[in-house]
Amino acid sequence: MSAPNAEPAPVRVGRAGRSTRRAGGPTRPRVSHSLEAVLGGAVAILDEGGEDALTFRALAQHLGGGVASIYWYVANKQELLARAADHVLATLVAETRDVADPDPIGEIRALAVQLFDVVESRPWLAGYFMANSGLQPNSMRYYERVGRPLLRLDLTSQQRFHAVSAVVGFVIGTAADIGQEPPEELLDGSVARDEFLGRHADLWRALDADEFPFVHDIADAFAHHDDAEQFRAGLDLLLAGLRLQAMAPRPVGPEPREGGG
Amino acid sequence: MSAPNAEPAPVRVGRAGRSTRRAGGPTRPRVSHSLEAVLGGAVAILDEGGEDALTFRALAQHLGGGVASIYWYVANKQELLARAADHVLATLVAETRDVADPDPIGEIRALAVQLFDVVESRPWLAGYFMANSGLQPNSMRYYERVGRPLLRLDLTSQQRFHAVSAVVGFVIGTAADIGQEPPEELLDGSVARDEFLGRHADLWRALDADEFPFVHDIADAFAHHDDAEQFRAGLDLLLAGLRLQAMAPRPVGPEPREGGG
DNA sequence: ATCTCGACCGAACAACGTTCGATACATCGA
DNA sequence: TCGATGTATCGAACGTTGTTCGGTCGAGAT
Repeated sequence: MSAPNAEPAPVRVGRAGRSTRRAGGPTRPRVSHSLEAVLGGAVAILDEGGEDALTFRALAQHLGGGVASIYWYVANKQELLARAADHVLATLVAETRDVADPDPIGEIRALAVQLFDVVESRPWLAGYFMANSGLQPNSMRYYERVGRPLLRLDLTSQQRFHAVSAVVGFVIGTAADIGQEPPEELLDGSVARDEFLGRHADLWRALDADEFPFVHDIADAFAHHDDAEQFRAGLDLLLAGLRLQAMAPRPVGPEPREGGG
Repeated sequence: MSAPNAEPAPVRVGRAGRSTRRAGGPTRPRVSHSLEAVLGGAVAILDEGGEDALTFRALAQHLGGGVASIYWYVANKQELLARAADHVLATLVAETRDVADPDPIGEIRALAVQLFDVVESRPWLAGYFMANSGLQPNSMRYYERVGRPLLRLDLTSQQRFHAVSAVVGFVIGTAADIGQEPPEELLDGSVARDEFLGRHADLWRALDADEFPFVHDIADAFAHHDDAEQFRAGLDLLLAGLRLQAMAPRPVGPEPREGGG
């Protein structure tokens, strides 16, 4: 009720850094923020220390101000995260402006790989991408960007809807799975990635061979796998299926749920 | 240090309910727990009220005991969630015992749909499935279950590894996207699902037609979409791609990363 | 009866998200 | 120049959360 509405948060830029410190008081000099600064700070903290590191107190300290001030720009932590996620998506959308390919599916592939790269380097994104509030215009823009090449293919609207949802779902799911908080031993550099994977694979190989034939079969592949390559392999399966669908003749007769508006 | 190791947590069953209440004291009678009871209670609370509802105090009250007792069975909340997730996976693995199909890809499809159904009814699962600690034996069993049909196909180990990772990643990603906390108006029943989707679609249609041609194109499909159908459509694209790969001749010459042993 | 040790509990702690009332500052009309 | 106004910032507090600590209960062994 008394909290600022979801609406307001006027975007103002560049005013940060005006210090006007009071001459006599022991009180901390006032600081000026901006939505840009708040979101940028949030992203910086998320990138540095992951999801747990982002607290209002940490963000306030990062900005050099007080905790309560943040609530002027953001109604609660959920909105902070949603807006921060959309904030980094803005740069992704900007970068995808150049992407073009005579082959529509090739274009989608490029867009998906770009999204994967972003989410892989920022695992916290996965959880808040598509937090379907109205606070994420760039998420929608990306959705549009991926869907547009599909308009060039002979598909029904429903097939297009399913295709985009599948591609984005696949990217997010795989990236979330892959980008899970790596156990500290990896971050310390105390254990190399190869060794970590190798040890994990050894655990798999130690399982009963009759009960886990498949796990045994892929232990080697897992031990030497590359995340991005793994992602692209799955993506190509999905896109191969999509291409097949686009080449197949459309179903005959009136289609369910098509051409209404 | 003083917390119980990740190892111990001996599984004991059925002792709950022994009350032995002290005659004179105003103190609460002692209660006996078990790992089973703790995880079952956690799952019940998660199902009822979602991820936020699961607190140590709520769980303690549900069990009729004290807060600190839970830490005898579980080192921290992360482990509680990981074990709870694996706990429900146990029933999934049990149910998949019957699944069989002469067509390997048909079998995988059935398994994927089953997983989707579970995650859709328990959205909290998505985040903690594959929290690759060693605490989730059933997660691994499911992985094995999905991968086994692939042994019947003419693929490299790497291709099998990629395929399973793609299928599971797709299921989790789509389920997580779909099963996002529905806005309260839906839970209240105050707004029907159709109306909710319709209003959302109207927002899409209100966007600029030149800037968002694709969003306009799929607005109708979105307004009438069914989550499970949407999922299955994407899954079938992925599996079609996989079938194509299985039919294609294997690459010639020594394969990278294969058969090293 | 006593000892032992696995299992349980109450009470406390620090950290977190959030709120409240006070207050500084820029702007503007007089 | 002055005061009024509304925007933006802040310190301090509140309730809740995960987690820890020291103590205690009680079944089975001695």
